[in-house]
Amino acid sequence: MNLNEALNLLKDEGYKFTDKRKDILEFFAEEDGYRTASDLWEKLSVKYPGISYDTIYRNLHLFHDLHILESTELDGEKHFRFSCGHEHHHHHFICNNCGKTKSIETCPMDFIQPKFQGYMIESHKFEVYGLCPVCK
Amino acid sequence: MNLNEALNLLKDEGYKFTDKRKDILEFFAEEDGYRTASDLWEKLSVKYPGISYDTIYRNLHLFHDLHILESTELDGEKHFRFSCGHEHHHHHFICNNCGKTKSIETCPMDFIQPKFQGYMIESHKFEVYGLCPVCK
DNA sequence: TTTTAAATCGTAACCATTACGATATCCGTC
DNA sequence: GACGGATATCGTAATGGTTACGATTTAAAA
Repeated sequence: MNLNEALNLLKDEGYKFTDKRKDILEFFAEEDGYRTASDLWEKLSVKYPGISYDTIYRNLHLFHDLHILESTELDGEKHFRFSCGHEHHHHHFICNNCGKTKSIETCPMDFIQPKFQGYMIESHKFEVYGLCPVCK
Repeated sequence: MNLNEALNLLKDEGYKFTDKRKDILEFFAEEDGYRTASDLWEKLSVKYPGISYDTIYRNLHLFHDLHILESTELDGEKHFRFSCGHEHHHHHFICNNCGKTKSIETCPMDFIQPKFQGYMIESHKFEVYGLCPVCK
């Protein structure tokens, strides 16, 4: 997913195009890592003083529903990043300092499937945390 | 970890023995799966009407610090279970319905280590979610 | 039994998130 | 370009999980 794909998707789905939506998507396109609602609020507040948290969350959810953003929960706070949706299934290393990610192509489900006869597997989560080379 | 080990650990570390602490540990010993603070509050409220959430959380944190309980975050809410601490490192399948778990002995870190030269790996999370045979 | 540090209560505060009526804005249509 | 209606945003209050704290009670050592 990139900025243009996201903007086109918004348009195709019939959602209105607003400056704030463009800026939100640009934020995630530039940041390239997991960011929180308040990270986004701080960024947008410079250009739009007093922007409502309703706007922040409504759009985060919209973009998430459209698979423009993906999310994960870290320390009790939701974090969002541009979706890697069109690539094949993979997981992430996430830097505890800067939030940037590195893809992990190996999926552990490939190794444990046979052990779950009788169970219904619905989802899984595999994430590795630490410091990236820049932050180390 | 079992109930007696936990009670002894509490004593050895110099913490006071109270009925509520005993009942909290018994709750987790019986439940054998991930439970929330409010699950515990509901259970204890029967015997101790008006029990404070301060007591609930203070003891959950104490037991977590003593490695009597382990925790994970599901849907933005912390869940606790009796620790599997004395067994070797492993992960969990967690039933989305009843919270009970099944050990997964395979650790994905065994497969991906070489790919992280230059990174500092601090922790990882691998959990599988779904329905256990009973709930399916 | 006395003492005292620790545990609990009752309640308020905190933080991330959600909700909602009033207002403003986008955008298809005339 | 103006109009009209659906959608987006604002301002703010409410919610849910968690944390905090002074006052009171209790476990257990002396």
